[in-house]
Amino acid sequence: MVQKDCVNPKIVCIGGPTGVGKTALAIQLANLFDGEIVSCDSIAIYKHLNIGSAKPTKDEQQQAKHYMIDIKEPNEEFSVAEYRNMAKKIIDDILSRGKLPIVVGGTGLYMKGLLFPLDLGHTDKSPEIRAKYKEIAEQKGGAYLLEYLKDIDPKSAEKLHDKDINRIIRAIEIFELTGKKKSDYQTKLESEFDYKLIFLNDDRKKLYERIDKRVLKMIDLGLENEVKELVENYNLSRDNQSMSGIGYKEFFDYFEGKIDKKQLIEQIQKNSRHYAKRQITWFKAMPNVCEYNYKDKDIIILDIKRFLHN
RNA sequence: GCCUAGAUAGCUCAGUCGGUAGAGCAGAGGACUGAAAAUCCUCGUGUCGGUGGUUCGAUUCCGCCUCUAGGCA
Repeated sequence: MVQKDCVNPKIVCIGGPTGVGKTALAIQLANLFDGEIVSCDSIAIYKHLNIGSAKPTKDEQQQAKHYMIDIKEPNEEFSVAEYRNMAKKIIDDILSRGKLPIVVGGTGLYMKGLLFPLDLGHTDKSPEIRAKYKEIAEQKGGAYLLEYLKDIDPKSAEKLHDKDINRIIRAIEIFELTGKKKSDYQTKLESEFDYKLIFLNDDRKKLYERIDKRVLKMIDLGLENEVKELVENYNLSRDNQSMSGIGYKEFFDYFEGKIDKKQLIEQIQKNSRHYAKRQITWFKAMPNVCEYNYKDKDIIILDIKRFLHN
């Protein structure tokens, strides 16, 4: 670990809850340190999901080079592994040109997957397997599925709750596709990068107020129209991965007349707040994080200087 | 002014045939490796509106008061 630190390429990462100001900081840092920005956001990868994903605007994207934005059609699927593979290549390229990669975004899993490779032969998903076991779960319950997993992979089963259907199914899926247990795969917490991970945070109450306001602003900017056009042009439903995003999925109930506009807005605000909380939990737990208040830009810049010259 | 129904956790409410109370939401903490803006776990003491009475004991029954909603004048 110690002997590797001086060899690994240096990158800067910025994570934190939605609405805390990651984008603005990233652009500032890119200009200061001759950097290029690699987005780490599971929704901003989709084309035409602009307002609801709080994607950097065209203007912002011109102030610094951005990657991993608008790389998928709204009806396509995506995964951590795909993110890792693509982002890794881009980072290598940025480094080869002597510039600083700045990875920015709120999708904690993607960032962890990038920093700590899951390279042990994990397998792609299988829609058939997922559909099959989802049905079993619906009919016989999650406890039954978990029992089944216990037989083939007791170690993984032990860690899971019987209601965590998605993870139970994934563990079964790995076994069926590879013949190996999920618990046999281990995640190395050794990064191939010498990274500086900035966790941007703010006082919870202020953050929530800002999030609520930002949702209102998205509505003003025409979010409803954005979603309507997406649904029409790509024939999307709530089952599409892109439509699982906050600020999108809530519209289906609204379009179907189940909730009114006020309820719609409250739902989006509530889900955004919950999400922010989960993000905070995630980044807090990342190895070697440095937490900063979003206002402390001077300190952040100083620390990055120190990190780069080290 | 009269009648009726309420007043219990930040909010909406349940409940105690009289032994000081519990759900949902909000909120907090956590997990997480090919769906992750997904999925999931844990966490509930509050003068039970005020006051007097009955009682060993009242948030629960009775009286009065205050407030709120609806109805009648």
